[in-house]
Amino acid sequence: MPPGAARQPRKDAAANRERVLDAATELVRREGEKVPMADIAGHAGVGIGTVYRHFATREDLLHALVHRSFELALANARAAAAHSGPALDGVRAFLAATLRDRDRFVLPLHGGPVRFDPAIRALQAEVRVHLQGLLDRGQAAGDLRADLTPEDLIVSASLLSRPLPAVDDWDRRAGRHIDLLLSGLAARRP
Amino acid sequence: MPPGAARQPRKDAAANRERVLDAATELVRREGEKVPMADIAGHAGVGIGTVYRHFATREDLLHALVHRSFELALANARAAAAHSGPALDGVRAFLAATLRDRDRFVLPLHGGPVRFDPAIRALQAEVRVHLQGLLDRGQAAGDLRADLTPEDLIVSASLLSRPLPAVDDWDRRAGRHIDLLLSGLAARRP
DNA sequence: CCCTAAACGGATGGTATCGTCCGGAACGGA
DNA sequence: TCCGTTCCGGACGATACCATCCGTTTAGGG
Repeated sequence: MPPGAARQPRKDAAANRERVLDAATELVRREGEKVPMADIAGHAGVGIGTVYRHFATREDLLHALVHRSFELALANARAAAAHSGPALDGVRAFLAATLRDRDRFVLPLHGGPVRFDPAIRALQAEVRVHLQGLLDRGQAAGDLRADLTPEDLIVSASLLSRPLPAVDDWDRRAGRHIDLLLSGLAARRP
Repeated sequence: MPPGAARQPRKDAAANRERVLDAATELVRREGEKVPMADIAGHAGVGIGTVYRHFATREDLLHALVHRSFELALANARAAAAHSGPALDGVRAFLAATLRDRDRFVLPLHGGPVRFDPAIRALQAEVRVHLQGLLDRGQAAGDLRADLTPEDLIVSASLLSRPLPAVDDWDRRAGRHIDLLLSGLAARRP
């Protein structure tokens, strides 16, 4: 074997890693980021030792969840920027995609070291680039407000990814929020 | 004394109760709803026994925080409905007030028994009534989209009350979100 | 099929948090 | 001021959670 070659993980190891990530995503979203590691292990159908082998600390696990979320956001931003129709439709697609994938997003709930991680910041930056491209196109065509920034879209999308537990039927409510945001609350004057 | 008359709490007791509520509001928002009771006691400058005397369980304490939040929301909804200018300004005032008071809002983060409490649901209903009045006025005058509901405003306001830790300068970002929501993302066609 | 490296999983000691209990301090009416 | 009642605060036993460690199981190359 060539020295320094990355060793392939065994098949069961890779599968268990994914199970843990999926279980953690669900439980962290439902119970908060302090959910007991044993609960995550149980929900994933693995022993607690397996969780700690793949993620040495709780912070490592949370970091992996957030990283995964930004990868998903990046894919959505790419797709939206590649949208062929009017840029406004691309914006709508980006927000709708975030809403659709909301169960797979884990944002750091309470500012911590995770948000400053370089790998995650790099992903954020890449998302920003794609959204900027979309906005440029729409603004050049006169379809979008001239003062829109990628951050505006990131804020709106992030808000939609985090359902309000006090509100029923988040899909419908949030979908409506997208419409309102695109059109504005004011009546359309004829 | 007439039987059944409510006994006045002693002055120090009332003050400590408020201290605990204030400390809990800050820590629950910053650290999450599983923040140790001892931390809350310490931050409030009282002993842990005092916390448990005023709030027998963690759930009682969380309930009190949410109740307080809805009282505040109700005051803001009343003020917005009493706004004299165009209804759109009343809507803006309601959203801005929620943003201004965001540090005093504690919404149940992860659906639990609190959200089903009758007292809180009653407050929610009262908020809804005031917002409906505001919307009726604006819709009759043709200032507001005809399909707006109080829930739309409650969702928007609730979202604004919960800063995204990954975003800096929430005041500015959220204020911008209010503007975008009122005006829409599309360019104004002349 | 066999063997070895890799991965599994839960028992375990140690730490943190919970919620109660009671001796002492403080309020406020007389 | 004096006294009864109310309230305070932290020590304490019980419980929950953490994170490691090691005997057992399994994957997959030869």
